[in-house]
Amino acid sequence: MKELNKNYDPKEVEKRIYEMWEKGGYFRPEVNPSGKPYTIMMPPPNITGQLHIGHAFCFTLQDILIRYKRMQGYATLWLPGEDHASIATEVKVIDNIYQTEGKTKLDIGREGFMVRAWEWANKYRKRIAEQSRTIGASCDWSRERFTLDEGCNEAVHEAFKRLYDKGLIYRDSKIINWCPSCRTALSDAEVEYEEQDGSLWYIKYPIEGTDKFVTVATTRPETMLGDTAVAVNPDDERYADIVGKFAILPLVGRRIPIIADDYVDTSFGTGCVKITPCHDPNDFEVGQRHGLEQIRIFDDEAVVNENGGKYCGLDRYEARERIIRDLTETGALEKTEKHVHNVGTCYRCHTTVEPITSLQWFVSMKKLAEPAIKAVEDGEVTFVPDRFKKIYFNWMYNIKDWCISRQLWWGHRIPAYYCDSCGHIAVEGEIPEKCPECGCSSFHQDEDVLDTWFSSALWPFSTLGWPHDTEDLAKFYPNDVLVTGPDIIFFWVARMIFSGIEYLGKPPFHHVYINGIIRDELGRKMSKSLGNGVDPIEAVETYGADAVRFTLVTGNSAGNDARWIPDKAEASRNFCNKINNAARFIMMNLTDFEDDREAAREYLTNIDKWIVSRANEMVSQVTANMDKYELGIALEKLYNFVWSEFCDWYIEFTKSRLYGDDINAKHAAQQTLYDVFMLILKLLHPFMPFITEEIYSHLTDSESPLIIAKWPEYDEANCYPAEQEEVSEIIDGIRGIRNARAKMNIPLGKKAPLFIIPNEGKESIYAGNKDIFAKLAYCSEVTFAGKDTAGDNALTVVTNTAKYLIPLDSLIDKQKEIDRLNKEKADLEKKIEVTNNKLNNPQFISKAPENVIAKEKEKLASFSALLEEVLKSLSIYE
RNA sequence: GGUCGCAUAGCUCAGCUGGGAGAGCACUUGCCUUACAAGCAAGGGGUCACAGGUUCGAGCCCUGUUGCGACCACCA
Repeated sequence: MKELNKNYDPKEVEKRIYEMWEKGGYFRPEVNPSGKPYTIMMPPPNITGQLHIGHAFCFTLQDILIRYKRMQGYATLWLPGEDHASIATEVKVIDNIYQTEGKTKLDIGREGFMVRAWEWANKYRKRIAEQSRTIGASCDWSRERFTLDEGCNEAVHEAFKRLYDKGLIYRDSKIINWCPSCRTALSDAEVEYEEQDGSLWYIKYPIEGTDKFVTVATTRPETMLGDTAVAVNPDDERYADIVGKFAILPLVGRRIPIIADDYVDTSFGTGCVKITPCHDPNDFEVGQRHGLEQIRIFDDEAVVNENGGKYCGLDRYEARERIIRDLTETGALEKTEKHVHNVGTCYRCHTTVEPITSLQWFVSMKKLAEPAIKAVEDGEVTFVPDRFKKIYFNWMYNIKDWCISRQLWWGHRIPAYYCDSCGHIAVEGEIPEKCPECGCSSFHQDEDVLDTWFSSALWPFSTLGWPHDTEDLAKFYPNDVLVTGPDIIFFWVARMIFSGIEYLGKPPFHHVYINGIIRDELGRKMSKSLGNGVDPIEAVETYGADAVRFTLVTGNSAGNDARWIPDKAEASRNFCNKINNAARFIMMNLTDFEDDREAAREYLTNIDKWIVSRANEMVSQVTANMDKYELGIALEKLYNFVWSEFCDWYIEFTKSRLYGDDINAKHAAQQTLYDVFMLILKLLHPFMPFITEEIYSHLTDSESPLIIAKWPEYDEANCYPAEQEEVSEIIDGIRGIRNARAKMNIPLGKKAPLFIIPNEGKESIYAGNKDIFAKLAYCSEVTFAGKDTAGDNALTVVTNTAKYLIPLDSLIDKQKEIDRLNKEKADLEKKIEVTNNKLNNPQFISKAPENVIAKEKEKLASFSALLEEVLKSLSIYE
């Protein structure tokens, strides 16, 4: 056995261990060839940058699950990859080109851009993969994928064609969200609303043929250039007489109809709404219903176009200012009110989006959503925690058609080809040879690319080889669990579910585990602007990967946010050190150890059986918690077991035997230390893979690493309830003695003899454990005394199964001891009173379940017995 | 406007199907006891936000209130 350092050094260990795992192929499902498949698809990080602590958190959770299942013998596949993140990456790459070459996207052209974008992608993909390794992610790198690789491209083409052929993808001119900065269409999900202070302007529109006005209220006066109607509510008597008449648009002079539509809210503003079908989604619908003219007044940069007359060439905000000025001058502006409203912004650059009518590709959602809703309703797909399904339902019930075309270059180019002579649209994987309509052979491909989420939606199966019938697809689809954040339930989770059902007939996974977000120490969201982000790689360097993982997982449950607190990371690191030192202790004392459980069996003490039994309980509890995705609870139980029970008690208990002359007793202790510690390493391994693997390699001669060790199972033979009871009595006794000594201010160095007087029939609990008391209760010598032996002037401690006397004649302060016993007496009397009240309550006796009543009775008996002993001791002093 | 979540020790949070309030950090006291001072032992500290209700019994279930947070929708 090699030696371990006194302080655990993760830096020295982690890289070496990870390489051993990866090179050994242990992350591949093939290590468990006969196992049932268990699959997790890694949510692919965007290649826009590096991993943040949120990724580390999400990956840690997945790694825990996958390692756990791997140890259980499953053929586990955790497939890693990265996302090309169409719009986000394009923004970054353009920025980078401008910074380094001083050129714009148009300067370098599509081809030049693509070369640079791929360079970017390859660089960041590599970095992300390296960072994933740093935190110990045991994913199968031989199957690593990229959402823009050839396989994904093929899947995208197939998916697009299938939906197109079914009529579920169509091209239409509709109102969409337009980002004037990214110069592309966005889907509804890609718009983030921000509350902004604005104004509500009241503008007078003259009514044709009268000297009257109709006053409309608007937050966006500049859009009046595109007004093609004024609308009022049909039930609004105030305006009944003007419906059907025409208004004259101020500044423009256009004659527009006054129409009636239910959409108008009579209580807001004046009850009259200007209708701009090309630049407002609601107005667009009103326009559709009434067959209104569409006048688009902004170009792709939200600059007023030729339809804006004299305002042409002005940016939308300049146009607003000018128009307000002009309206004021002409007296058409009635008043202005302050108004707070929500403004849609681009989720990537936060520019205010401009609703614009534009020709785009859409996915028709209603039909696709139905079975996807049903899958969650029927429990085929469950959310952990359950409440997140409401967010999913809310989105799915109100689903709108999905705008999937983006006016970008970085992404899957839309597989639609237009015939140059007749305009026929062919949706194919490749450029068609001949137009089926006109026979022409000249085609051009659609210039646009697809929404990045269109390819992400196929991730659970495109990664497995779909649309081909591969072995992996047959084996690993559907996946088992998806681990992801709540922010992408719409973007991604919902779209994967309907896509999986549509293309493969089955939902893509059984469970969706939602992880919360990691906040900073003050509870704030981490953000670039605040500069409060925690770099997981730096954290790993400071504390070690296991400690970082431990920090992220403990005290957290599914769906809840957590804070990154350096103190907590330090405590986690200390735990690693504790494990390290427990290992050192065991190794130091196992130099002459021979692994022979049978030989040890007959020499096991109640102390050994206690820890074996407790460890066995840990197995069943931790397994149960893991199966319920209660990872934080499982880990916390292990922490307490390892630190308090195994280290603080059991290791201390073994010392007298390990250092003693009785070879059999020593071996029993060694064997138990070894067995229980090995079990601890296994149970901890999914959470803290590096340190457990490292220590395991020191403790075993086995060729195979811990990573593929078998997950422990509950073993009836290791269940010793009686011994558990016995040892908890011993611990009570030792605690009682330590406590009493501390209260009497007796220094630890002052050792005194101890008399143990076990209750009748309880002698066996204490029989073999004299030395334990000597060491842990700081005694010079331990004597078993008869029932009647009572020392005068002794410190007295009473437990359920024994009485302890420590004669301290010269040291003890009589009055102090009397006070201490009196306090104990009072405590017991209070407990007895409370218990008595319960038992004397006829309601309780008649309605509470038997086991609860029995427990209360037991309590009463033991309190009474203890009180009796305390009184006896007190009487000696009186 | 709708939906959801949170409120437990000084701080950060656990608390699974209702049955004697927990952890880590911080704090107090004593210890360099040959695994570990990144440690050991002992200890102090909580009307479980508030008000009702159900129950033999409520941190946990129900109703309401207050405060904080998230998401969705949106009235121009």
